[in-house]
Amino acid sequence: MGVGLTRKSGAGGRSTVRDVAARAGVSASTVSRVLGGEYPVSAATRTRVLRAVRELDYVADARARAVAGAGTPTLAFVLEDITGPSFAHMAYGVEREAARLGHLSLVCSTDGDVRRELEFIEMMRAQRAAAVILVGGAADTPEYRERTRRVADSLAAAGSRLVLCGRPPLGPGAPVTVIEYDNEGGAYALVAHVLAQGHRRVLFLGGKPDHTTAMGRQRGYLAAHRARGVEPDPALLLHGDFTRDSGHRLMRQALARGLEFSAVIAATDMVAAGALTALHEAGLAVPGDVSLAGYDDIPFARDLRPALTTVHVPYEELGRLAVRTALGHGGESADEHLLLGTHVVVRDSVAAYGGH
Amino acid sequence: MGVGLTRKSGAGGRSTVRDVAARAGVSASTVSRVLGGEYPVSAATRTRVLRAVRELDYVADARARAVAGAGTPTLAFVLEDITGPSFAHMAYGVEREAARLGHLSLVCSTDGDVRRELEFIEMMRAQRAAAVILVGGAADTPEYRERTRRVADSLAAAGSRLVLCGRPPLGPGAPVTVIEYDNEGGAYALVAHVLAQGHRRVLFLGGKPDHTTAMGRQRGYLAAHRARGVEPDPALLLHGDFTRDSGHRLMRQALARGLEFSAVIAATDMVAAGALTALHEAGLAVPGDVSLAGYDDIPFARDLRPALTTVHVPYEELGRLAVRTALGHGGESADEHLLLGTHVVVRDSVAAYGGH
DNA sequence: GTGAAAGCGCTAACAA
DNA sequence: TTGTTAGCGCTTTCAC
Repeated sequence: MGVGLTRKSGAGGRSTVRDVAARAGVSASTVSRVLGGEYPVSAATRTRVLRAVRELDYVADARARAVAGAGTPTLAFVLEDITGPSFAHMAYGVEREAARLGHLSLVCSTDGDVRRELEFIEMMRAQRAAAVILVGGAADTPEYRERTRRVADSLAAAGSRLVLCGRPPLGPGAPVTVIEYDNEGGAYALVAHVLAQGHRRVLFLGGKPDHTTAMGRQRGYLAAHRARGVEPDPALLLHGDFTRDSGHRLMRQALARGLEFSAVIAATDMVAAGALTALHEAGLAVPGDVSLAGYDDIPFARDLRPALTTVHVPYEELGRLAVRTALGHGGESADEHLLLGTHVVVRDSVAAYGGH
Repeated sequence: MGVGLTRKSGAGGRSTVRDVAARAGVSASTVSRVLGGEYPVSAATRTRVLRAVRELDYVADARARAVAGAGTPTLAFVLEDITGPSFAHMAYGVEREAARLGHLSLVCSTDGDVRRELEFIEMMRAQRAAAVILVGGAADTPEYRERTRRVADSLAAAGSRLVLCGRPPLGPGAPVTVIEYDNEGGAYALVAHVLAQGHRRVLFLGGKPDHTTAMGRQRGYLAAHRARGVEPDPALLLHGDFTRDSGHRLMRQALARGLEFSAVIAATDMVAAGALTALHEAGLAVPGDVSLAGYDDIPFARDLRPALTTVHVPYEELGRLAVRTALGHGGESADEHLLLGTHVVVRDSVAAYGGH
């Protein structure tokens, strides 16, 4: 039935340059040239080639192109969990900017698992990714710094680049680009605002004890207290993670434990949301009985009741900046360190201290 | 200074199999074999090779491996905007499951731009992606169906596969895998619940007029009315998008226009959040003056005040299922169509109709 | 303007 | 067990 002949004819798909060349009656190089665009080819041949391409529904294998030297550059980003609103916004910024700059984006969610992060980075080195962007904080231990520094070196040696987006530098000399926002400064301003309202016992619903972001915010909390001359009570520092459920759980525990406080600072807006519900469940009014503030200024924050006072962080811009900086200069770039500012957004969840 | 000799020695990076082979005193194939793992190599050589690999900090170029036949399989997913909570959860499911199955994930945010979606799919065909997953609804026009069907054919011919995740089928015979959740059914149940509370004029804050998800939900809204024998007032159908801001804006317009209603159904929880705030700003109590319900059951929904009655959708599972089904059977798979169920989650934002 | 040939970095079939 | 030889599918000199 002559089926054999049909193989490459119809919808095509698995066809190669050579198939196209044959069908157009030219050489493979010519096909490559008309597809490449940058090379003089007679109008007639071009037309024939293009027709063959269309008939075969041909697309050049990107991997082969890459090996041969052409090929779409790729960039990778790693985050703990794309599901968190602030992560999602950074991811959005990264992907959009990468696409704008003609790059493909590879993602990996690590769920906070360091091994996974490392494995993925190694894969990206194999992929010859132009840059690997680590999005969001991490547990800051000595081993972490050493490991990260090692991968930074590997990447740099391979002509790629490690970017820390929303994560602090590794120390001098590490070949990394870091784009951060000011966790400590934002928290400082926020807590100062709360303290200025007369609150003296403010609960801190923090993140994991080693987490860079969580710690930065906690440092700001502490510093604001000291600047005001009030000694923070260590019992008021609670640790969980950055989810809504963590905020809910922590707040319930604090209440159950009979902790005394007139205001609470949540490490993220998500945590604040959970805390707000727990407060509400306990019959406490916000901000009547207790004031509450978050961090991140996610879109949702203004829909909580009361609307949440929080710290605005330009997440999307952070992501965009990260790829722009990483891709801007080819490899030999100076080790950049950008610190983006944040500002507190006053809404309705913090009120003046009403006595106790 | 003998610097030339140092080039490939130190941190290495751009080294090739041949460099490693030379340093270990073996052939390239041997290096490939020890790295591949599946082939008998003497312990001694293996050690030497491994040492050379370490010293050179070598990783095989993944693109070259792919061309040669080995190589990490890749999968791609496309969505409108990773920033939307439900999208983010699907994306999370997709990425996690892909990684679990040993695949790399490429992402693209289209911002709803069809051209971008098409361009990206074409790139994925060039990348020889194992599957391309389209996440979330789309504007359902005849052109859309035709275009999508065409790319589905292209992909299929190339041994890849198109997956529609949260988007309806293209009609019979299209080589696609579709994993949907029941928009119409969920909305039907939700609206029936609201109607059962005695409400008769319920406002619908919908999405874009052609959008498959939005339309499915609207159909459910309409069907529930008819089933109850109440004729829905077309003036009560408003159109926007799925964001919080859209909900806020639409709700304000409805109020300004003096529309009469005692309940509102928002097409998504985000829309509901914005609507809630608009209602609040207008001095209306929920559910005292007007009842409100959302759709998606995002984590945040229970932190709104009142806690939002909504429809639960297993987004993460949807994403996981999408990749499992797509990857499960190699190409020649039957054209699958899975419809996941949803259920309404009754919380506090819908109350019985209190008269008018 | 076009083709032949060399090569990108890797793996696999074939010998030895 | 290991090396040699062919590719994989593409691009890019280098000739004509």
